[in-house]
Amino acid sequence: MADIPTAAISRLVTYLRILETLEAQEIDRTSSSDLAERAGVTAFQVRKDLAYFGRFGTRGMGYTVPLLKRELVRVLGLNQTWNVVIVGMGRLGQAIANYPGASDYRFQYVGLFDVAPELMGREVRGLNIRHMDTLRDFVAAQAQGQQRVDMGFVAVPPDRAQDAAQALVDAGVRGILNFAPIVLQPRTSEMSGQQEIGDEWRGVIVENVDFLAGMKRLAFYILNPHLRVTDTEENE
Amino acid sequence: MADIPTAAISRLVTYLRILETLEAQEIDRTSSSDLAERAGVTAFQVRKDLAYFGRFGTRGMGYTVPLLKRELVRVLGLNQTWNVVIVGMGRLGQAIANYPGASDYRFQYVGLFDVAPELMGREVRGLNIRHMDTLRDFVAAQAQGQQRVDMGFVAVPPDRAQDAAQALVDAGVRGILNFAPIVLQPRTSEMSGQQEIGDEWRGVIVENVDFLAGMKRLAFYILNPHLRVTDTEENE
DNA sequence: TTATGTGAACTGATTCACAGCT
DNA sequence: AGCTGTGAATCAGTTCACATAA
Repeated sequence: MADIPTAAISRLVTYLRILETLEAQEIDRTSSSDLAERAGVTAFQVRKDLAYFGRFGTRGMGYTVPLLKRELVRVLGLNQTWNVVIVGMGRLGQAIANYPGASDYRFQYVGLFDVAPELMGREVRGLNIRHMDTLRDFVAAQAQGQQRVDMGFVAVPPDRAQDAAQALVDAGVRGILNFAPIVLQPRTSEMSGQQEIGDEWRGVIVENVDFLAGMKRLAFYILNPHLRVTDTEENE
Repeated sequence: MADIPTAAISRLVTYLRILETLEAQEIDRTSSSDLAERAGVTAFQVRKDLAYFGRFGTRGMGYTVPLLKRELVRVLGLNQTWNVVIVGMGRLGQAIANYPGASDYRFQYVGLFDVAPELMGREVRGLNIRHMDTLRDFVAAQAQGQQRVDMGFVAVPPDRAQDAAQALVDAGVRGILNFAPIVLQPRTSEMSGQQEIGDEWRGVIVENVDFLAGMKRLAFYILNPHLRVTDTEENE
């Protein structure tokens, strides 16, 4: 199971979403070409992507929706619980915390953090907003109680994002979903005088969700539509 | 100017963000290796990406921050005004409308739409929320007054997203930024009896911003860290 | 001497053709 | 007969080496 294109993982997530929709419509069987059409890719691509992880279909028949769904859930690690803290509970953080669908697949928000005095103690989704200074202790206490914090979401203003991410890494999270429009630097910020105080970013995964960047890419492609192949879905 | 990798466009947006930061810090000169380090890519990559659009540096010297910034702004089309409507003014839509940084570079929200009665007329960022049914007329009226609506943001629940996108396309926008966790189908929804009533999606650009997908990719990479090269930034 | 700009080499992802089951 | 699974071929994107200019 080595050497899988990162784009393939994005597509698996898409296939999973499609399978959920099919299941909701009580459609029981599908095929690589059906999935391909719904995902906006080729049927070859679907089969190749699935083949990285196993053999989930039946030749001549196609795929069974609940079975393939279960397999993708397993492959993506969505059959286990993921404990999440959100750093930054302004409008964006609150929108994220309340967005439906996150609680599918055992993603659980266990802590909400900010620095604004007016937000302290305020309740969102049944959780009280806490101060950033208490993040480290909170994560340690969770770990003690078998509630390891797996991921942190960074939803603070851009100029605070690097520090927020560093705080999450110091606290021991294994992954960061970064909503700020900056590239997080995976190095310990040099303190005055000293250089490199322990490289704690080793192994921490960062994923970015940057809507301002999306907006700018969109502007570019509207001006240069020929550079975007407006996917006239070829299916084999 | 043909055949530019889409990944290169994403990186250009990143370089631009970095140049803004440098300019704010009154740093006047940079280099491909400096940009590379800050962007988390190689210096080769930076030079190649820039080379798709022109020659912006001085050999032996590097790049002048304000000059390179101005060029990237031009390349990305951010020196012109982009009029935007948002469809879906729940928590997510409101967070987007209020997010600072969108008003950099002449992105202007000109209309906000929803269907919920309790939101009608409510003011967000100086604009009143209107009913979806008035979208088409609104866009037409804007076009009359030289205020063409260029993009629509889709921030409605997943099951409403396809219809919302179709409404935007019917109204005549040229690009869609889709926040819903589904793949928009670029086809006219077949009305009962008829098939294909005018393919109006031709040329409409779609960009996706899907935080649930990001969350799921993050889960996968936390479980399979070896598949992510944790970018130990090699700079030549 | 330094750092850009770029053709050529390479690497990796996608596409293809078809063998293999049902 | 039909659709999956997969090695081989193709294609695209990235890396490299170096010629070029300041």
